[in-house]
Amino acid sequence: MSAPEAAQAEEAGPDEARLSLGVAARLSRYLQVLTQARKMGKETISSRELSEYTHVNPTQIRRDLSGFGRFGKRGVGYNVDGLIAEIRRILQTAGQHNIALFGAGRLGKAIASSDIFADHGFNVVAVFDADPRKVGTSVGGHTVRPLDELPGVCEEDGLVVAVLAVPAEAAQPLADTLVASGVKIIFNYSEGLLQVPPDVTVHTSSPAIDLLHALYFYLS
Amino acid sequence: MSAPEAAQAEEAGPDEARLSLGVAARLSRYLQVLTQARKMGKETISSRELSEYTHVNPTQIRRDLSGFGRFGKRGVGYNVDGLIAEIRRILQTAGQHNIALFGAGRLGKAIASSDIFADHGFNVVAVFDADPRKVGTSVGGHTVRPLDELPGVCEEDGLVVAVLAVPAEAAQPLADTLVASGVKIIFNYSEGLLQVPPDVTVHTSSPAIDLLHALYFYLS
DNA sequence: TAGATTGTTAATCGATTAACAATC
DNA sequence: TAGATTGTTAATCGATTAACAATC
Repeated sequence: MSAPEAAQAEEAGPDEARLSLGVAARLSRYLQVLTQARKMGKETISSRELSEYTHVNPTQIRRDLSGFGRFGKRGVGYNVDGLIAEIRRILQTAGQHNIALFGAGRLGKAIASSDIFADHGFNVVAVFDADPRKVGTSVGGHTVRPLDELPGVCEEDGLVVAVLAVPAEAAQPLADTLVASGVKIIFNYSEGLLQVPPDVTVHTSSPAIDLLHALYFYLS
Repeated sequence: MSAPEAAQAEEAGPDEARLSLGVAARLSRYLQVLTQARKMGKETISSRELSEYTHVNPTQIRRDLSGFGRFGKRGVGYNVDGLIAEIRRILQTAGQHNIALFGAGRLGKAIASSDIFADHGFNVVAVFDADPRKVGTSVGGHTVRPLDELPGVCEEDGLVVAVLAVPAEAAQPLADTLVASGVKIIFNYSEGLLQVPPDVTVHTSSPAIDLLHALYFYLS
């Protein structure tokens, strides 16, 4: 089997539309390690090194990456800066996503004042709270707004992602309001189950459930 | 194909040792929905109903459950209370896991004062902080302790799980101390990458990364 | 009984990885 | 050049699901 046809080059560029959750999860981990590696002054990194930190099989790392382009140099490895940029691009994070935070309580404050969303290309455009006593106070550099300013913010900033850090009983009514305002992804930190139309995605995150997962890794 | 042999009954009970991460994740979601269903007074639930809330294929739900026993009644569905108990047992949560929380800052307080760990069978036995000004204050019903009380707590309570809600720069030194004290699972809420021996599991959780995942669901 | 729903088989599908040629 | 490491193929493995008999 030599290479009689170059027809294969015809393939029109890798299509980035269909990204499985597994791939997305692993790319995020690579990005996390790469960011650290850059801080440590590393300029180049091999799939074997990435594997040591992420515990992902090196072949799989190469396969994950090669699906989107040829980012590495054989015999050398991957350029750290270049790979960070590529993964960011793949993750569509390059074009900064605007998000709004709901709830200026303890968890809301913790989220607002951390760098993590910013580090991954998310831009917090507004913080809302239903409590009039919290409105007007400052959280993570944002002035807390009342909920009735929501429609304006949605329109102006094309907001599709909302992060909910509110009490369980407040979650469903708020979700209804968000859906009505055109929000398509709700990232739910409350314990309440949310009922939304099929075109809206709810991602419920719970430290306890995450911990359960971690426990399985350990127990199995 | 009638049923000439009952030899099949020989199979010696389903072995619960090897629980894939996917199954564990789904079981947690079923548990979450079941808990809500119970609050709403529901006594029985079908795989189809569970599917509506979790968006998991009903066949898969039945398959996930049937791997551990026959919990349902044909034509009727699953008993809510019974299934909650079974899943808890499967998740090994029945035998309350002891966990310790490190860091009494904003995130630490949010975690300590929520019910979510308790709801899933986790028992916070102690809260630690390196800051002498925080030691002695009360967080979520626990008196914050100094780090040098850690060895005692580990021995007394057989602690294997630690939840880290500390600044990135404090994470690695603390992790070293924890490893030395016999902790086997570190649930890392800080952004720092942790280097630990192979027998210790680190689970790094980041709202931003979780959000990225949610975004994929939406984009794909 | 008739309708509903489980438990399970068998087929499909996708994800993982070993192996190796390409090449820096 | 020799050694290292990527990119990719082909085989393996496990997870998902359609279909249906069992049975409440």
